[in-house]
Amino acid sequence: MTLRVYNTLSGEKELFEPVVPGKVGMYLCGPTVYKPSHIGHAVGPVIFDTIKRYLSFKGYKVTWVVNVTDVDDKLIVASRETGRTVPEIARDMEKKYVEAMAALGVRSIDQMPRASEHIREIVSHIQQLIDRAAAYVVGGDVYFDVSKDADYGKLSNRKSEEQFAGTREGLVQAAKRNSGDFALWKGAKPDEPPEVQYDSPWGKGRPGWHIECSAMAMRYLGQTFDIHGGGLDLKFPHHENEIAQAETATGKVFAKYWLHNGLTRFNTKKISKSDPDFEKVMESLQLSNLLAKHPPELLRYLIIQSHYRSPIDFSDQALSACKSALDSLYRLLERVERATGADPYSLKVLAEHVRDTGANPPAAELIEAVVRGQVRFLEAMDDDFNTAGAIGVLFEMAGHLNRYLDATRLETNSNEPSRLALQGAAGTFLVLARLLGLLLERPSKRGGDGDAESEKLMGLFIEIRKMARDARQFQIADAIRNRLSEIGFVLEDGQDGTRWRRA
RNA sequence: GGCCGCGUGCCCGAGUGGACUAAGGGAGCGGAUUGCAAAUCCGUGAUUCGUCGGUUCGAAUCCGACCGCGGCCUCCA
Repeated sequence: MTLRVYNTLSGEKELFEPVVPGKVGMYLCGPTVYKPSHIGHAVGPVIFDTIKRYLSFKGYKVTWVVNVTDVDDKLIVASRETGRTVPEIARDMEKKYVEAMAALGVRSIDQMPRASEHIREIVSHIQQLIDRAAAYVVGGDVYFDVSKDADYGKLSNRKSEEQFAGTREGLVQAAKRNSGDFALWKGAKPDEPPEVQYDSPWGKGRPGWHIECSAMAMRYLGQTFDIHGGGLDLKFPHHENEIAQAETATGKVFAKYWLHNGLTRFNTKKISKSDPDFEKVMESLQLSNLLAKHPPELLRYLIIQSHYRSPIDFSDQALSACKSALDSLYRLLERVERATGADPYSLKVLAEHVRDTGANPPAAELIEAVVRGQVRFLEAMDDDFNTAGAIGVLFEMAGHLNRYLDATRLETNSNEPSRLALQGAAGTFLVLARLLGLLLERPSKRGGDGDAESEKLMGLFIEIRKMARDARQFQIADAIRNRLSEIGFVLEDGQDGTRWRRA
């Protein structure tokens, strides 16, 4: 099976062949740490984490770098507004970002270099461009000369000069040779805090927006690496300029594959800083707020349940639909645990291990279905990381497992060959789910950790209700169940007794 | 205005020339099960993939036009 990825550079799906066989270097444009992250900031990391999991599964040794922009206009403004220093704000926001990512299951980032700690690399990168006459100094600023880059615009398909014009209000255009030229180094202004004034051959100042990424990507991944990603909105000018800087400096291909994820939308509109309702909408979409309200895995599921290049429409309805779906997978795991008498995560048996299902047609069918599903799952992932398709397969497998459990009644009867087949099928199911970063943790046992009291209390309710049921006092039994349900505890009567869970 | 992308059942969302009699999820409805529920399972739903043309033996999938939506061209993941 061969992996194909959609490359923005060519506009086509291409066969994935890393620069160095067996190894993959990938770079994702990370956050500017000046204010709390919102749900959209989680999309890239979750997708790249999933990509890294998959590439690792396929045997590649993957190095993943995510930069932290901690020197920037917006940080200076934030510092002015809050009275905190730029590094204080930056470290604080970075910490929150990292915590949010960890909660979402994104724990595989290898390096998170900060721009502020790579000024030397940035300065020498700029110097290279000046030496090659591709950049020029005006006052304390340094600009990249786009006319020196023959294939400038190749990523975003921009050719005409007018499209490069950065006609931002207040910007002095006269200083630039071409309207599309962009800043590599910004000379310090007198009113800017000293902590963002770095020494350079061109006087005190700070890096332009794009240069840190090409400098740090090459520092950690080499002059040519495999995958560069980011949101679709970064294609131009950010990524275009990264390519221009890096390739003009080295004369080599910068990144081989460019992957761009779709943007998160709210009420079918992009979450944009220029939106008048931006602040209000932001509040509800802040990652920290969302993570406080919902299981992190739910957000992750929402993100990967559609293809990474599609936009995601974020809404409460979408979240609750995801919750129902995800809950059913956890219920399945609980059934498996009951039937096998073991924590499904400790089962190291895979479907392909179960060769002999004996004269046991349901078991043979289950194993066959799961093995076939595994192939389809991997095919989907090989097709430009089609996580949506892969999740579809997962649910089909879940259906097979539930049917098998219904048919064999393994939760109440024991039968060794049947149990083995279940273990194998469930083991494979879990391995695949975890490739997507789903079902990473054992279903928190009902009430959750450290909730022994709930366990005892619910046991008591169940016991009393059983007495009522045995006496056929169903009004009492139903009252107990209804009242508990109102408080958020669901009772389920099964063949082997009554179970409870939180709604 | 230029450059991208999208339009699939009630909603979300895969599928990008023939295995599509269009995956999967959510919601609904009917049934099995249950004292009743919940959970699980079964059944049910697009003769059709924005519209109209074209290419082809064959198109949701390719081409063109049109309609609608969104993104970028200014800070943005």
